[in-house]
Amino acid sequence: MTASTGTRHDGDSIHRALREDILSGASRSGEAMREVTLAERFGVSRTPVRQALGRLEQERLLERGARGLFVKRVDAREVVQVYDIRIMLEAECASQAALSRDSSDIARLQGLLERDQSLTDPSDRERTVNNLEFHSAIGVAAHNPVLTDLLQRLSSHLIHTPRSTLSVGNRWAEALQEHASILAAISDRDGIRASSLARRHMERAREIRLDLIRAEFSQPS
Amino acid sequence: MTASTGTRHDGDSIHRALREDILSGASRSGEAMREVTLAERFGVSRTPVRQALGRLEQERLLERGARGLFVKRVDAREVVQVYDIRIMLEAECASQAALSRDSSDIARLQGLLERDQSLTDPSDRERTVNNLEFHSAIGVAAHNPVLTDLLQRLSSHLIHTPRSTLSVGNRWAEALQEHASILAAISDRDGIRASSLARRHMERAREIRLDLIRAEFSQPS
DNA sequence: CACGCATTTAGTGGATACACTAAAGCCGAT
DNA sequence: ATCGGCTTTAGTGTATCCACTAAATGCGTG
Repeated sequence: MTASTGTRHDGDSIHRALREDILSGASRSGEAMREVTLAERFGVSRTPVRQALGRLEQERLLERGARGLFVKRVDAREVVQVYDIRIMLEAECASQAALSRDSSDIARLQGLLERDQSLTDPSDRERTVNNLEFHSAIGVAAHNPVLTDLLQRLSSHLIHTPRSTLSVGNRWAEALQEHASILAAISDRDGIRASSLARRHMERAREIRLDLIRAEFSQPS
Repeated sequence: MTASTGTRHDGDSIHRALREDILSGASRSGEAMREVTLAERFGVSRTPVRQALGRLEQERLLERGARGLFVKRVDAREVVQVYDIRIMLEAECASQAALSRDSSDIARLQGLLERDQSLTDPSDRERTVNNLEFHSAIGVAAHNPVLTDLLQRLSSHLIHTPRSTLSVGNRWAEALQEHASILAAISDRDGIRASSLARRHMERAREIRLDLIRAEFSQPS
């Protein structure tokens, strides 16, 4: 459960907080999001909560059920659909990043990568957040707000699945290697290579995600 | 100006109405969207208007300026970015439609196409709407809500440019031909062909759009 | 005449009160 | 015990009021 007391909350911060709750799994799939309950929890009126919920609904993190809004349930089919699109867009994004990057973009990516490499046994949450940050930084390097925006949206579609793919076996180390090679390609301004590396990186993530889903179905919670 | 009196308006209908205003060009680029003004126009309080404006902001049809929300100004760079992504996604969408379509999808597309072919000298608005409907029907045929949703969002990013590309020269007739061939490929379950036809269709649209933009810059309003 | 400062004001953000709707509980009849 | 209809109630949708902020405006001064 995310903090409630101590900080003053406005619509925007509530949006972020709830988003964080959903993505981190603190709010379980299918759970109801009631305006009054949340308003009490954040110590505000229903108005800003409503604004936040509206946004989350448009981001497809919530769905409207019989009685108000609920945390969206993910189904395997949709997860695959999201990954398929993400594969295309991440590849395109990496390509554009290779062509449009400036030196500060490279520095930022380098910094993130080194930080990740220096972590010893990071938590699942940490891995997820850092991974998101790296991909987001590639988005920045592409200097294409439209594409970046779309990817951001798609990423959050997935993350509220039970566990990230980055805690499976040695996937985290593997992913960092892949990040390193993508970064190298971007740094070399080699759009083709960046694109195909990014594509393979995401395809790999999709495979692992599918394994996770299959495992979840045979051994339900 | 879209209707104000006569019909009762709730948040949702206001959202649609304003959206329509923006996409049709009734609300000019850069124009202010004031809560009180709109509330008066629709004969409701500020509350539902605020909800509608919030949604439109998230759809990137409005942007937050110094003094509230304004109809977003399109810049050439962004238009190209949107088209580039649309090209990819429409191609993928056509491909998936070819693989996933059922007979009712084909019937629907056929119906829309024949309707469009039977029109004599349709208005610019009519062309835009009908074109959107056809593309949207391809989305339905793909049976991929994630992809369809994304495309829907992207389409509306563009349409509030001054004029559609479908009123340039004989582009409308040309577009219908292209629609016909895409439909044929989808009907044949030929994903590869559908994809490349859709890609070319959108690339053509992008070229024309670029011409329009260049023309607009040399002869501003 | 231009510049800086105080004042006004246009406009949004949040709180609260009221209206409406439909699901859930309840009770009696068969 | 079960079904039909009534009542309750949980929950959202809208209206209105107050609070706050920052752009515009006007006024005095150099």
